[in-house]
Amino acid sequence: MEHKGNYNFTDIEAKWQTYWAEHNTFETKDEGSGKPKYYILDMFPYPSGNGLHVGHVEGYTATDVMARYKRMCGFNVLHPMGWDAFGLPAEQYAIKTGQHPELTTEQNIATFKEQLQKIGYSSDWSKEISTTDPDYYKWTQWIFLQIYKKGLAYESFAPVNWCPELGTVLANEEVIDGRSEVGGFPVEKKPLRQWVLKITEYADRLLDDLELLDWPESTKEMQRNWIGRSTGAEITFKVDGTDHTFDVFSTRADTLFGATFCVLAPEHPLVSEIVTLDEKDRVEDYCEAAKDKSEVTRTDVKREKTGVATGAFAINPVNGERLPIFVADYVLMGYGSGAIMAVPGHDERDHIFAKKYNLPIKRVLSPKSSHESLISIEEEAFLGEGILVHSDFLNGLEKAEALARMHHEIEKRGFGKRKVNYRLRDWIFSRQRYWGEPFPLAHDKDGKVHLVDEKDLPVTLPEMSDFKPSKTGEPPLSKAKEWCEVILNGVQCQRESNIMPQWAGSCWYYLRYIDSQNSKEAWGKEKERYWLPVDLYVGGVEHANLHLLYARFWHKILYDLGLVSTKEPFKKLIHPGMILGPNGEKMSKSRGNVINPNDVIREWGADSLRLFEMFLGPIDQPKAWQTQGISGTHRFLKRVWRLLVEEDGTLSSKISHKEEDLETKKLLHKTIKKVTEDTENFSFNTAIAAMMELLNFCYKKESLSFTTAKSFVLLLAPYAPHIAEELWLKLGNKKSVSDVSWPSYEEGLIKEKTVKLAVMFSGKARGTVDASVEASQEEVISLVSFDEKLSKYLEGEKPKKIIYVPGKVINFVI
RNA sequence: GGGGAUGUGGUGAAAUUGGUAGACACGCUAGAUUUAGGAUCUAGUGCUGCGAGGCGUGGGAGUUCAAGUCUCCCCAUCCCCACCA
Repeated sequence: MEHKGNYNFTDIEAKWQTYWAEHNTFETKDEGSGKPKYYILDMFPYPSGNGLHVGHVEGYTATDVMARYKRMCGFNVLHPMGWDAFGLPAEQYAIKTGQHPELTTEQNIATFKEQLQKIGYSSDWSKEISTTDPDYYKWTQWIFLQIYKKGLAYESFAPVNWCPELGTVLANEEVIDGRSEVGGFPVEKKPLRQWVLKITEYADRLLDDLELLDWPESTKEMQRNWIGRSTGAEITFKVDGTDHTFDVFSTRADTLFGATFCVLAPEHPLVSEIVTLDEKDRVEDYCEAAKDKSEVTRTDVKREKTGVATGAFAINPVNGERLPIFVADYVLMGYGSGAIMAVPGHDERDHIFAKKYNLPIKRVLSPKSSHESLISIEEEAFLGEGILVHSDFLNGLEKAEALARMHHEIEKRGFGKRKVNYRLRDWIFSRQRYWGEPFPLAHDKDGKVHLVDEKDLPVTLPEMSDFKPSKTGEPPLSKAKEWCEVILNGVQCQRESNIMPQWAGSCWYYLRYIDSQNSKEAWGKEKERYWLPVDLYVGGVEHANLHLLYARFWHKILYDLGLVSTKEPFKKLIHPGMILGPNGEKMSKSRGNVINPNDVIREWGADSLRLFEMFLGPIDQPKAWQTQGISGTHRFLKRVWRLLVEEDGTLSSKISHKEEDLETKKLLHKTIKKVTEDTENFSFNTAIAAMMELLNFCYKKESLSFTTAKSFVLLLAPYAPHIAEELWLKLGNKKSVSDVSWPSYEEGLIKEKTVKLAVMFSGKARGTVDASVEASQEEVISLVSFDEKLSKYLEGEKPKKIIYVPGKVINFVI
């Protein structure tokens, strides 16, 4: 490493990492310290076998810069780390290699932890947790019991998302375009007994309380869309000649007069009840075929619409018309009531279906523009705004009035009611895998649920050699016969053999950190009141509709139970933009563009890596790794070193106790202000640029004051902590730089009295004059007229108008 | 189809309330120096032109003394959701 000059980052970094560990430098004192608290949280990693990647380093460096900065600013900072260690990859790896997931998890955690320490992550490791630790998941199970007792967990036998490849059921949030989020395997609908949490009961609050959060607007919008609140009406239709009725949900009750048929989803329970003898075979075949279709084909928007008539008719409650009832798979059982009133005149899907099966199409909205009224309703559905026609009491009304009137009429006549519908489904909370939290409950022979007593928690995972998932949906734990047998409340029971999903442990981990050693309760109330909410949460946007929604949901339940004191868990949220490979593509093994932080640290050092990742661009933007770029931040650190340290390792002779000259002093104070504000605003790239400017300036000077040198090192400390500690020591200080106060600046030194004032002629910039910020317009005009270059623009011209903005610009309009 | 974001040199990017576009860095060019290194230092580097100058923030209009920034229209890329009734 000699060729890199005498800045020996390898030794320096190792030295200070050891120092911090031995001195418990980052130990967090609890409440009562008198300092304001600041809780900085990273989304804890899944400890995969690949170790940390540069994407992790980005987020963790950002929080670490903040943690170190806030400590120096006098905050009591909590900056913990732990492991979201339950989950599929460990289990899949275990099945492949025969190693128990507990073992691989342990090894991976050790690797991750070592890597985090190598990047200089300033965590209080005494707070470390792992979701797989029985002392941790004991409380995950305990929270589940509270949720169950509150009536928010229930068993469902409805069709669920079954992934044969993974051998487990998945939540809606884990299915993307009919495929599993993990692995991308096809997903089918299959009826299986499942535990479900009533997240829909919290839909409104999850939606409304987004207002309270300092989160990226796009993330809030994603959650709003995912919750998908829509207001409309539920309208009840009678089946002609029977006592059967069915409800449809519609946001466009104003078009009820335009309904010409109804459609039931193939899974709708009424289908088999109302189908006529003539149509029975065809309908049964159709429903059977729909069942076989995987979610991938079923939800394909571009697929041709198909359906069959049931032979039955519904009565339109508003005018008594007979409407044929169809079964078609473009109607989904999972949304609304699984039945629709079809208005082909004003709905594109219904229109396509009506054309295909020769069903009547009625116009009930008359377009306002003459252009649109030329298009026949037979040709295409009219989707725009219009005036109601052929609609009895609604005729002549606009949409909003018509809707209100119809809603009123529906309720008055008693064939329906106003209704709010959500796209959000209840959360399917059980998985047919091994490596997860067992449920703390069992069933007796009559299927009645018995809870495990709280004092008997945790229900630990049984040791098993064969924990492969089955093709049938039978959970692996059911093979642990002895474990399954249990007596609860004196009754012989079978333990629940499903496990909780991967997300369970991460729903409350931020609460455990504050009191991770507590064996009596999940967390102490005092500690909760002191530390919550999390002030800054940093992690990937991919969790917008998963972890970030689930954790908010659990938090609200805990709030209702009086177990936490805040409505929301995470006050401010930041998503680090993904770091792409040097070719601008997502880093992946198959693309061969993965950058390993270990290699980078070995070659350039952790400080260079930290600085580089923060300098690459705005924290929330995606950015491509620049293989050459790291030499820039490395060079900067080397220059910092050479500025302050002689080649023999002693303090540079340039540094003296002399009073600093005014120009340097001014720049120093400007830099302190800039770095302070930019760090506060997470604008790390520009903060680093400001430090570079100050360095470049000092580097050319013959001498430097102790004050300037010290302030500079302090500014650098959150970003490049190892070199900062070493330089701080060389500057004759005893304490760790982490225990020193952040430098302050004097506004008076920052305000410039004279500036380079821009001179414009008719809006074109032609040059500058040095003018006082207090100079009058006359003074500035005279400065311009005495300027050799600028005066010529004024010759022979009389400006029509002069705009003068002191300290900024003077513009002569000619 | 719906929602969101982004678009500035060869590259990553800067730019208070509209006020000299390109800070800082990478790369490149020339030179210096040397213990020949992915070292260091100096100068230069938006495009175009010998030059004065002209042109420049995805494209087009507009507001303004002045627009990367404000308004309208269009284009491209990325992300999320999607037969959602």
